[in-house]
Amino acid sequence: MTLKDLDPLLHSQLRLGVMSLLMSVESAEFTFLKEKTNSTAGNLSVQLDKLSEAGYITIEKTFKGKKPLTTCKITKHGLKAFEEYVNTLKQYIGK
Amino acid sequence: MTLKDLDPLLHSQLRLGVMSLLMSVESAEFTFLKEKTNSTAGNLSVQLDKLSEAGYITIEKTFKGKKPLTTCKITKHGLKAFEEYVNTLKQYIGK
DNA sequence: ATAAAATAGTTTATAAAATAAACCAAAAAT
DNA sequence: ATTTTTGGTTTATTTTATAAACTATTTTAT
Repeated sequence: MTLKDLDPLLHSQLRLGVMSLLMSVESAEFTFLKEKTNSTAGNLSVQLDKLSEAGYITIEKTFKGKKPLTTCKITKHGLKAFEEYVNTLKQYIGK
Repeated sequence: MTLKDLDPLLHSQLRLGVMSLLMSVESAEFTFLKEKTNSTAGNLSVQLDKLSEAGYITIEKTFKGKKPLTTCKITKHGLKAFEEYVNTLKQYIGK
């Protein structure tokens, strides 16, 4: 039996971290994700766009008072992909 | 609490696959690893070198009859790294 | 009131990684 | 005897991740 491919979109520390965080909250702000994942704003911005492009998350840009506010949510499709990724991973790390 | 970093050497599908396979066998031949991981020889060759460089595996080059034979084994250091990687990963995938 | 610094990001450039393509030597098959 | 296959390595290309530079607004300090 040959090893199954891991979803390359999820097999990235930062994107996986973001998805992991979004799994357990209703929604999360850019700054929250930045802190929790310990990433730079630039890198996070790029990776969020990729997740959004894939339809794994939605990104909403509004304002908190007068400051820009970016809010992210996992989509149903993203949730499914995450779960499948975890399943596949079990093949690699053993249960 | 902030997410811990994943060992970048192991957070690669092919290298993780190799390590995963080496976890459960005494040793493995190049061709075996190539088949199981569904990789090209070139890519596998490069990634094996990296694992070897890091001291995660040993590579022994001999001959089977008259054909070259490359045999890989996980090291104690590699085993520890793999286990730590799996542990860290749990932070990301829950459980 | 004004300059400096902080917030909340985006865009672009650079470095690193993964993958593919080209190559090599020997052996086996036609 | 030449073509194909096996078992790889090396080099080139593409992709990805990361860092650096930039923008716009806002807050703080002078």
